[in-house]
Amino acid sequence: MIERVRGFRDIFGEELEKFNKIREVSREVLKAFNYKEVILPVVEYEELYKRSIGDFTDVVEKEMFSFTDKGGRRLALRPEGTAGVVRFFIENKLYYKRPYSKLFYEGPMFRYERPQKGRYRQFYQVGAEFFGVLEPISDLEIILISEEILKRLKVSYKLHINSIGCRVCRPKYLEELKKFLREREGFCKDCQRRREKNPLRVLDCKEKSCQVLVEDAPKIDDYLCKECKEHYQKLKELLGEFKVEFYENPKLVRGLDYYTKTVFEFEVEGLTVLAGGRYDYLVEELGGIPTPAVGFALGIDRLVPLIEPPKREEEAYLLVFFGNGNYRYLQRILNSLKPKKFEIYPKANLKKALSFANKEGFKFVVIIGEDEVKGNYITIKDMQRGEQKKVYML
RNA sequence: GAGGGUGUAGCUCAGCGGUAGAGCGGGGGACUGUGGAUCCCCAGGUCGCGGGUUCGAAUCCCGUCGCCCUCCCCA
Repeated sequence: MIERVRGFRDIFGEELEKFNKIREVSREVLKAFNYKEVILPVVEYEELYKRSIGDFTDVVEKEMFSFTDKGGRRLALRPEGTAGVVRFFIENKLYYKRPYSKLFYEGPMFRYERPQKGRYRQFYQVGAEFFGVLEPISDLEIILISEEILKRLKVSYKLHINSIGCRVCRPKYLEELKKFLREREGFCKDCQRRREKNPLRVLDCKEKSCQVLVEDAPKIDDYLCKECKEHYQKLKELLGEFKVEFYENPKLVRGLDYYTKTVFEFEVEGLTVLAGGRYDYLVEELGGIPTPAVGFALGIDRLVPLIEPPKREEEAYLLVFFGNGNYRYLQRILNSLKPKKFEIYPKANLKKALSFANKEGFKFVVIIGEDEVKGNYITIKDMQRGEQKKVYML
């Protein structure tokens, strides 16, 4: 038997209903904030991701679905959405067309990593990007949208925010932090590796011993430049104004290199379900004219287990026909039922039909037997009440 | 990439060296046009896959693959 490929999955039934509910709610909210949808390719040049996400991030280094096509091009399945949107933004020179642009997308992303809870090799995201505005009001909008989506889905989350600085202050901080880490001994195996490559990660290592070592490490707050500090301060004020509850988390780090200043995560039961931040240099770095931006992405797959399935839609009718071959009569019934949701039971067996209707949750069973045909009526049985009545045809 | 768990009927699982089991579901019937209750009957699964040990393996050993969980990292 040929089975599913590792890390890939089929989505069906109630799971799919929840999946679609998340998509619908997300686009409802995004459209309300006047974001325009864009559908982008799943494949891009590998280079796009290397340059945006960062050559030495885990996502690029070991999780990319990259390959060479028959024309010798180095391509990759998109591991995330922002890079593609930015490529689109630049390729279409949207920065010349309007003062700012608000875009959203949804679809599958691919990462070659070990499958785990809430983690698949093909997973689905909805994301939004707000280009062209440097002011914290844009961060606020992105966070408000995120919050609105999660609220409508009725999940209870915790919002963590942080500022990781800009091209001016971040490098300075990282240097200091690395210096600090180099001078200590006794880190765990992971942290010894992280020290140089990903020093911020050392700060939230789970090992007790590392936590102790890191207690008086330099804090990003003390290194933020004036502009970053003001931006962060202003954002927090705005969040306060808008009654957005948040937790400042100086250890919050993102794994993608393009982030600057604000980063945030909505966390539910220990899993991040939605995350994002600013990326003020990415457009420029990928060849566009300098354009600040901020965005988020939510993981549909991670939200699915956390929400209630949508309520059953309209009531469905199950038709049972044993009218002695008088299909003309059946057809008349069908015409009058057209706007309703119905299904014809494929056997002329009332008992089985009722049992089936019961199991499948049909609200009504329409009985069309010989008596009905003869008397020019149909019998409609209400499966919940157990009552039935005759309805005469005109 | 590392560690742990697991893989037996559609589903949930029991069996743990001697001829494959239960519950649920599914199909049929008791009840020829009335369900959700009850009772009866049936289904027939390469025991993940490949090797090995053994007179004999679902049961032991090795390998392999999938799934789940943790770490790494991330939505």
